[in-house]
Amino acid sequence: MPEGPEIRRTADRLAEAVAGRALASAWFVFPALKRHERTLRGRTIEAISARGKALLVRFDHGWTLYSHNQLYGVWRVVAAGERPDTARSLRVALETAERAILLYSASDVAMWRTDALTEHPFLTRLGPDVLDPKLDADAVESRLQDRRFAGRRLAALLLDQRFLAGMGNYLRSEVLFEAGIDAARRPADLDVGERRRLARALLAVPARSYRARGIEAAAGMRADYLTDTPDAFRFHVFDREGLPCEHCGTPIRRSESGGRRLYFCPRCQR
DNA sequence: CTTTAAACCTGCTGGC
DNA sequence: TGCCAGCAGGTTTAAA
Repeated sequence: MPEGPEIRRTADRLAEAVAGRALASAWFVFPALKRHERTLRGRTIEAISARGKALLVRFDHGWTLYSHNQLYGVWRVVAAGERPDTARSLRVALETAERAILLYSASDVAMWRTDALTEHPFLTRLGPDVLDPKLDADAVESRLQDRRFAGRRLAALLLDQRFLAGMGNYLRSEVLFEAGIDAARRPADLDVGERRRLARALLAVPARSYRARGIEAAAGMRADYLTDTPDAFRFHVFDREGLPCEHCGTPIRRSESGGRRLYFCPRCQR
C-alpha cells in the first residue's frame, strides 16, 4: 500500500509469485482495458517492479501495466482460480497456472507500450526513487539545491513526488525528526551540515522502513502499524502526539500541513 | 512561483 | 445491529 517502501515490498511479493510465468488469463474491470484480456493470454510476466508509489507489471509483448494504489488499493497473491470472499471490489486479475495476482479497489490503472516514446504520464513527472540503491546523498543534496526545489518549504517538498518519488506522509515526519529539522524550513536556508543530515535521512529512513517490510509487516492496514512486532518499522514521532520525545523527553506535537498530519519534536527540530 | 483548500478515488472505525 | 460522519499512509485541480 501507501508509501514507497510498502509498494516496493508489494512488487517483491508479486514478482516472487508470478514473475517469469505465462498468463493463463487476464481480466480487467475497466472497459478501456478489456481489449488487453485476449492479447495477454499466453504472454509471460517479465518483471514486476515499483517506481515511487507506482507498481509496474511488464509483459513480454512490449506492454506494461501501471497501477497506483492511492490510499486503498490492495494487491493479493492467491492460488489459481481462487477468489477470496471480500467486500473489496476486484479490478484486475492476472492468472498463471499456479497462482493469480489480484488488484482490489484501485481505480488508477493503465496499460501502455513500454517501447513507446511516451511513458505513462504519471511516471514522466516522478523524481528519483528514494529507494533506488544508486541514489546517493550527494545526488539528494544537489537536488535540494536545485532551484526548482530550494525555495519551497520542506513540509510540502517532502511530499512532492517530482522531488523524490516514494516519499509519503509518515516518512515525511520521520525524516525531518531524524534530520532534526523543522518542516517550515526551506532547503535554501539550511546550512551545509543541516543539508547533509537531511539528505542522509531522506535515504536512510525509507531504506530502513523497506528493510523492516514497511509499516504493515503484520499484513493489514491501520492498527497493525501500532502493534510492536519485533521486525516492524518503529515510529519516533508519527502517531505519537503527547508521548515524550525519545531524545529530550519533550511531548511530541501534531500539526497539519497540506491537509496531512505532521508530527514533530518542538525541541529537537529546528 | 508557492501555498492552500477542496474534490475524488474507496475502505475502515467509532459514535449514536 | 445499522447507519453515518469522519478519517486515512494519495493525487489532482483550482483558487489565493
